[in-house]
Amino acid sequence: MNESDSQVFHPESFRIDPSRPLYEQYVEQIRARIACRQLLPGTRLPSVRDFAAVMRINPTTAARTYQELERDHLLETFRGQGTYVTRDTAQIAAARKAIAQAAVRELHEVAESLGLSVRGLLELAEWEE
Amino acid sequence: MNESDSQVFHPESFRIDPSRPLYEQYVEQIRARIACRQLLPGTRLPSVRDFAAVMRINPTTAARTYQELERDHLLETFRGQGTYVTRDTAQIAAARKAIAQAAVRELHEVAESLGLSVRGLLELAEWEE
Amino acid sequence: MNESDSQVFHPESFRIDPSRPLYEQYVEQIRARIACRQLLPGTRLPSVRDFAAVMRINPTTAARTYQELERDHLLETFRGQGTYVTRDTAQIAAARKAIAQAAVRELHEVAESLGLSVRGLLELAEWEE
Amino acid sequence: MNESDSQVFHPESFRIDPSRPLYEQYVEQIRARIACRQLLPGTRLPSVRDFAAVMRINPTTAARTYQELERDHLLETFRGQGTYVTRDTAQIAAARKAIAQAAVRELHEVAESLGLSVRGLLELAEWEE
DNA sequence: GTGGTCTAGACCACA
DNA sequence: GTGGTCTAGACCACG
Repeated sequence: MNESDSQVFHPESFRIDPSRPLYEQYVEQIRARIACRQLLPGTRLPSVRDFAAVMRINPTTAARTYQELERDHLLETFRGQGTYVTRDTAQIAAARKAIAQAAVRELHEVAESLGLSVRGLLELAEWEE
Repeated sequence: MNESDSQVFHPESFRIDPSRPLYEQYVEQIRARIACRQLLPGTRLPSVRDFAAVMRINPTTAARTYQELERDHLLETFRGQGTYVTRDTAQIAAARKAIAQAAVRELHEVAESLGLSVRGLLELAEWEE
Repeated sequence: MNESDSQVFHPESFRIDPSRPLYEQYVEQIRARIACRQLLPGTRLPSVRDFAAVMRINPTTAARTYQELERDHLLETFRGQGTYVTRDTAQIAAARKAIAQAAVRELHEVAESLGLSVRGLLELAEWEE
Repeated sequence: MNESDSQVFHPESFRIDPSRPLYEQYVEQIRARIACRQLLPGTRLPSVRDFAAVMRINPTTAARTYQELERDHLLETFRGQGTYVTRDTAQIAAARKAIAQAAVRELHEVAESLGLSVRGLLELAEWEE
């Protein structure tokens, strides 16, 4: 683990709810960092073992996290060389949009279940930007 | 189970994902029906046993569903008589607002994780009412 | 049911929590009224049937209420004549004291479970007369 | 179950009334132990299965006990790892105060029902610290 | 009849 | 290993 790696992930920078699956939360938060360009294409991630050590989680949990993100084509692993954020910016843009759409679809479903429009829901929640 | 009861809940009207906790989904959907006034204050719900039979779930699971909603003060239980939608409309209004706020807070967190405002997120998702 | 009877019990004057046994709550509240001299010795109570009708409860619930209070010697029933508050003021005084002692014992047990004295408990609760 | 776990809970140290809900009594008594600092923040509780075995109750009942306390934010559950006393001491202090206030409120209501002040009730019960 | 609780035992996802 | 959920079926108190 070199210095630049250790700068990539700090344990305090992840907000973890112990009652939800850990791997799920790490996936979500790493995905968001890639989508918001906080983690740039080509960035090298810490090894699974280092990630687990830094986060103080089980290595299998760390491995599962990376696997999920690979399946999403947001991470690329080159055997023996390490894991990197994909250089395929189209994939990243697609992920970004998918996250947004999933969030909005969810909001829309909640609104519908209350018999409201999305705008109506925002008003009821007294939301203001 | 009388006719009016059987009109309250149709098994087809619940959308259940078998991979998520059943009681949780029934709670959410009954809560939404109360919050959107589809289930009016004072309405009698089917008995735990009837609900279980209609939904083809275990009575224990049905009971747990009702208990969760009673804890939320959306249902009232009259010993030996049955379970009813609360007549306390303030509780219902509070639940309605809480559902909306939870949804909006969730949206806001996703937006934040992408480095966007809520408005920006809606735009990215190409949402239009 | 004559006029003076109907003045004895008003449904609104009882605070009932539907999730607790009804008979238990009526027993407690009638016992307290006798103990605090709101219901005087010799007062005639409504018949079981009238009590049930006024309170809109099941007659068996009303009967059980009266039975419990008879067992405590706070009510006396003369068959065919009705039910009366006992004229034995010693019984009433004893009940009064028993209620107080039970309440204080309960408080003491809670205090003990928190590792506090009763005085300490009152302070923690920020109680002031 | 290691030795330190088995020291946490002894079956004889719980006073259980079989005529009341078991889970309720375990909840009350564990809550009190947390509130009085007998169970310290971060302490690991026995596993649900061990707790059930030691107390000779069904694992379901044991699980329900832990879940109630988790809902109260007095326990935290780490998936696949176990259940721990919350490290959030504010929650513990709040629970401690809530227990005290509930007890005092109860006392106050009894006093009121007898037409007495709390001080008057304590005198009637001949309570002395 | 109602809901509430408990037991027994199974299966699952997670770490 | 952990806790979470579900099923099946029993018993109880209450109204």
